[in-house]
Amino acid sequence: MSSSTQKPKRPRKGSMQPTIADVAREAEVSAITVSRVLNAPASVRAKTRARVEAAIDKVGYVRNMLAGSLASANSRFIAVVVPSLSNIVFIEVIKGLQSEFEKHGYQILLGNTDYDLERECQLVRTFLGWSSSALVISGLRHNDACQRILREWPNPIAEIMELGEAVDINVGLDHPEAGRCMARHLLSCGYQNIVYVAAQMANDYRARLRYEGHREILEAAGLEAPLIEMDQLGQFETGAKALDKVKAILPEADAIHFANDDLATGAILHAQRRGIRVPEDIAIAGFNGLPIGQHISPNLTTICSPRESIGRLSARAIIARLEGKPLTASSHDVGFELHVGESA
Amino acid sequence: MSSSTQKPKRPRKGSMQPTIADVAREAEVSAITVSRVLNAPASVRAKTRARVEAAIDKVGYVRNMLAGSLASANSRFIAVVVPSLSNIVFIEVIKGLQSEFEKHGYQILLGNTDYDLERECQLVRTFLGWSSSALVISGLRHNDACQRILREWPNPIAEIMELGEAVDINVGLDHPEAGRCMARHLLSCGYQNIVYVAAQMANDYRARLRYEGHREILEAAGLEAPLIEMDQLGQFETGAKALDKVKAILPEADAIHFANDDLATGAILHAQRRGIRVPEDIAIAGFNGLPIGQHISPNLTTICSPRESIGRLSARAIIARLEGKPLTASSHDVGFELHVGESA
DNA sequence: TATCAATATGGTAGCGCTAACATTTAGCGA
DNA sequence: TCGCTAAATGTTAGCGCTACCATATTGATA
Repeated sequence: MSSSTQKPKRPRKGSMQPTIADVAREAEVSAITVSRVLNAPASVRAKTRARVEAAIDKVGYVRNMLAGSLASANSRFIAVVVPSLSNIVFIEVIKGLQSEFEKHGYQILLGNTDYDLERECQLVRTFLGWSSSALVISGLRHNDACQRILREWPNPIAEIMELGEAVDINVGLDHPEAGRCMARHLLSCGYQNIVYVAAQMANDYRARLRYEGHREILEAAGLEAPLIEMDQLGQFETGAKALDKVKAILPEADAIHFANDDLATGAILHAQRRGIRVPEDIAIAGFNGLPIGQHISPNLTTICSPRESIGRLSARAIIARLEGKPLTASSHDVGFELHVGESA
Repeated sequence: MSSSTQKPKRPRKGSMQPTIADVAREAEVSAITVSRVLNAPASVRAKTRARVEAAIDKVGYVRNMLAGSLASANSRFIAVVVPSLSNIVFIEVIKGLQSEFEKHGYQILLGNTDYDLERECQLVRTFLGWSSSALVISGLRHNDACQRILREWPNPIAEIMELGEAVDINVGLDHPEAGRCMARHLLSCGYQNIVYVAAQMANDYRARLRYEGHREILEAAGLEAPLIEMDQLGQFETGAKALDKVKAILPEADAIHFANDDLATGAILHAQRRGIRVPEDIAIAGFNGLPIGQHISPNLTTICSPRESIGRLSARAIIARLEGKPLTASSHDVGFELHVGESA
């Protein structure tokens, strides 16, 4: 409603929002002082700061994050790349990340690869284009192009879910060991014909890592380690089908080690309907420790993975790095816990 | 590796990535032409475009989205504000949004209010600061400050989940009608003492809307409509507790209308353990149509809400608007479907 | 009062890109 | 060939903010 007789040669749209300059004029300070009130309040005298804050309210200033990020080459964006949003495991990891990053004023950029490494690479590129401050990515396996980008990128990177040789920070659990742990438990219960059942292992290669641990133990005990892979998604329905399949093609099986709780839960509920007794006729074990597994009868023997912790720990490690804290361990084993239920 | 004898008076860090100018030099065109190759390839002659694309590859250019967004005052960010990430319903809505927006090159900014309207308002502010292209927000109830911001904001806004008086686009379902629908069904089955059980209705006010529809029908039939509110989260455990509570304080109840499937499933599984027959001793109904409800015995009578559709439709409406398509209806009733299972 | 360091504030240029306008080139009929 | 229009490309000046350096102010000390 003012400043008119100027002759702006090349007028542009802009966002039509009040800017830092409007605030500065109102508070009778310079723009940079306003900027400092926003970014480093301690460096401005209390009286000045109060004046600026009043001006901010008065003009209804909304900070333009894009401009700030561009100028400082730092966006406070955290790129998060997961393979699926359909899997509760990743959702819980995201929740953990979210709750930590949010406290520190970082904004998550969420990307979903649908288990496609090409898409993963492309997402990483895009996120670098947003000048992300850090990257959280699922797994240690990426395609070459992606691996190269990761290695050259200077900011913190957390590769999560599994342990191994990471580019930078690594937070996860030891999947082969989890597989071994459950296999040992099943053996200790006296089961001799244990089948491992997974769904779409090409995608969920961590399920394969667990299988490998499982097989190791069985073979050490002189047993076979049959594997059945379902090609549907790892859901209740698939678990039910898998139970039927095991009964049909491996009738001597006395235990099923499922790659996850969804499958295992589906199998137990299906067993109920079909009148198959668990664990008397067949024992069932899962992986993840989802709540539902503890509400069915018999309740599920499973391994609890600390999913939210993975998110939280990754976030903390990244934040520490971004704030220049002394570099702590870059590898975090979040562990897991065997939960012995009634089903095995 | 060139341009040195210039005297850059005020050198800055920058991102040290190749810029559009580097590409332009390599391709022997001007910067704006490179920009056009990126944003409107059709407006550049094929031969020139090829040269530019080769140059992009050669110098390893990564587009700086921040700079572009700032200059064009348009970020291709879609702000998405939900009250919780712990509720699968919102996750599925997000999936729907994601899958549509991604196709069109929009990036979602996810915000989680934890059912706090102050936080909601603050998130909306922050997201405006990112020059978001559009906003998707759960529910129609916001605090005054937020409401004001929404009304004044020029870009598309979708208020989702429920139907009613929205600022702009509205996609959702008629919760009171869903409540009525289930109440009618329960009456038609001959139940006479129907309790409605919800968890934390202060947060989940859509559960209250359904209750109101439910009560309307019962009262029209000359029946009471008792309400039990649990103060824990709406999960399996709470459903189990609720069943006990109903048995204790309303022993004459012959049916429970739960506010969601999690509660209802918890109750059915608990009934199994306690030897309470469903629906003979007590009928149970839920809301949402989650998969788990169809895998338990008896399977759950519920109302299926098209959650991913809400996301998809909202996204499509917003995209249409952003691309300047002729304005279609701004209110979309996604409907719902009564699923009659064995439990009621 | 002069001296110096520490603290607080300001001026200016530039982050990397694109809107707006200007100019050149190509295309085509008379 | 000359126009003329449409298509392709270029020039310039910001978008709104912060890094960098410079200057002013303060306060403690000699």
